[in-house]
Amino acid sequence: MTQVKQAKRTTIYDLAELAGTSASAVSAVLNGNWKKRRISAQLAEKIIRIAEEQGYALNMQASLLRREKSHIIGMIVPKYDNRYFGSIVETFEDMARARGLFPIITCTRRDPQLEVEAARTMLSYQVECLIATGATDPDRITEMCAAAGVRSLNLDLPGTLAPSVISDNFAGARELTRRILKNSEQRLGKMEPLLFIGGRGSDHNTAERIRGFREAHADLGVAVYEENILACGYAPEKAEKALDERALDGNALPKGMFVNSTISLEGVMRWIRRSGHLDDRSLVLGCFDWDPFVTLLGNGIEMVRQDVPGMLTKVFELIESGASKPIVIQVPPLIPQAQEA
Amino acid sequence: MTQVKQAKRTTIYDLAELAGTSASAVSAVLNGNWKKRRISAQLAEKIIRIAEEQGYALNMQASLLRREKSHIIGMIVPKYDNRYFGSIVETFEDMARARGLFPIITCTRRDPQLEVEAARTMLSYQVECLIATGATDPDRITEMCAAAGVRSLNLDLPGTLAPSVISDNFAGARELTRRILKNSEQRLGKMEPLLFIGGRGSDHNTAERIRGFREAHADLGVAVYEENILACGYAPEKAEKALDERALDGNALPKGMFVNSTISLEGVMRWIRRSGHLDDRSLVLGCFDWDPFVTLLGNGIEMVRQDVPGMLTKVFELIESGASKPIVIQVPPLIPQAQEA
DNA sequence: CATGCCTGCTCAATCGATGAAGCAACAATT
DNA sequence: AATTGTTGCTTCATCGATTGAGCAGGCATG
Repeated sequence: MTQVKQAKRTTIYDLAELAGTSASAVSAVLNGNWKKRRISAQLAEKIIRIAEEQGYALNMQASLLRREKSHIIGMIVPKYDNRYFGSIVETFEDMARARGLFPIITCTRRDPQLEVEAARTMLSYQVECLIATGATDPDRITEMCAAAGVRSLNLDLPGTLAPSVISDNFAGARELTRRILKNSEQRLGKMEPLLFIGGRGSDHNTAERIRGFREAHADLGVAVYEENILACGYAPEKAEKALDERALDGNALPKGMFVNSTISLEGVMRWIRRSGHLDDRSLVLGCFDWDPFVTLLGNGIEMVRQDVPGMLTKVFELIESGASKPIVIQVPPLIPQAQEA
Repeated sequence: MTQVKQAKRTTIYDLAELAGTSASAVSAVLNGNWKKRRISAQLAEKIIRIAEEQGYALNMQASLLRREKSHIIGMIVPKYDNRYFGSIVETFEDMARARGLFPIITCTRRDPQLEVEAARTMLSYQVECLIATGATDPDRITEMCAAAGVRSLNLDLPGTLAPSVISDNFAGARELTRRILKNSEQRLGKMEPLLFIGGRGSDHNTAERIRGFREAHADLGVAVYEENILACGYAPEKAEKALDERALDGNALPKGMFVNSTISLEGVMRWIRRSGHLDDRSLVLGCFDWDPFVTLLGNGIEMVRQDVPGMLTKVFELIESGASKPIVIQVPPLIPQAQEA
């Protein structure tokens, strides 16, 4: 490093020398418990003044090494490319800070290997608690944390070994499906079986949403065709490809679709454009997740907005209660009124 | 805490005892330089096996305290609510990890007070370098870092004390404006002065974009009306309010608009909807920033996509070169072809 | 004036990992 | 036989902050 400037950072020993006192007095004053340590207000003031003059910044590594609790809380998150996870991260930071915790967040791109590495790194940084958001293998992370005596929680996708906070995917999907069917009745004059697209068949949320999807069809007396359930993954390209393939099928494509994330919706919308299905208002869509621009797309797309503040409130309640038994808390999502085109 | 489990975490001393050796041998083996320290392969293997059995995780705080370099790199970012910052954060994490650095990121909501606190906290965590993204007062942060002997860089918004990497806002805005004017000529049969909306008049990027906006008008021989320049802030509501107020003005509203961010575009689109301007295809829009759903909005909205990988590549080049002089590096943004409605 | 108590500090051990210095055992060289 | 070198470890100081224990001086009480 071509670092010239100030080679060494100011420590409490430097401040002690400048103030003509001991390092322990400086420490006591700067971490606020100088009253307990019976330091005079006069000395405290002097030390604080000198610390400010020198631009002193605590060495957290040293401080944490000595203290029993780190006050660090970690979160791993799959992506930052949609409003749902963006909002989770922003709300999490906010709520953590409000509780005097230092949040560290890392993005693991739905890659199991990266998840494990990230968890190990966070444990090295002595996190007190680790939130695994949308993890592909949450139980693996819980095990790693347990081995280090660290609490862990699952968010968005549930695990079997730690408490989990998730959306009520079943109820949300059922209501969303119901609305799409009602809309198609209203706009197309009849209720026809819908297409389900996006997500991973293996993940709990997708499975629950498909269950809600089926239930709503049953409630309204509409059949469900298995070839219309396309859990093709999350990426936009995968949705496009799945629709292309489904279109080659002999059966006509449904006019109503349940899209399992905004990311998949991107692919669906591109496909609709490409295949010329957009201009006529014949398509009736719903999306499990919310994005402000989707509202503006103008096709009266129904959306489910997951209750991020509600979910994170539950997460912090669990943390504060010290719970570690594997329960699954389901938070009802919000289903705003769709804007007609 | 109701923590029962494993009260203490495994340390190298525990491992040393189990292996019947010394802590320094364990340390040498686990951090990989046991060849240099002349530890036998036999002992190394034994220690590694025991460490794995015990699920040992390094105490980073202790390790960092001892080492000279932390390998931690910090970034502060204003929001996670749009694709631009989401992509910055994701790319940053990736590139940092690829270089053996540990990224920590925190969101400061365009709040100067929070920015300063976040910077101080990051300094406490011994970051080697701090990237201030879209900071409201980047120079303040540079000063704090300099006082601690820590490198800092500005991203997205430039400062005067540290190197800055930003988009070429002038050229981007000029080209975007040119395209909007051309589109309006094509669609409406004539080129009329555009409206500029969004951003803060006080920030460098907005000022440069307004300069590009004016220049493009001048290039094409179109006048610019001052009452059409509305640097009303970034929030969607602010854009809506500004348009409401502008509409009360005697002068007719322009049919072409340059919108200064996707967040502002949200407000603009809502306003267009509300005021009934959307159904006729009379509006010609452009947006400085990119979002996949905006493409799908179907009004042939032109967009500028800032070159995030390009900008971050420059950032890491600057870090690696050790540069600390206040230069401003401008990265040309990408302007994809707009999809016609 | 001896004793206890309070005030306002300082001393020194400690957290866990690291690495320079040192040391014992043995082999190789002169 | 004496010296030098090599191998394979251990010992111990150190990073900076924290905190229990201790200590000097002043004051009050019996």
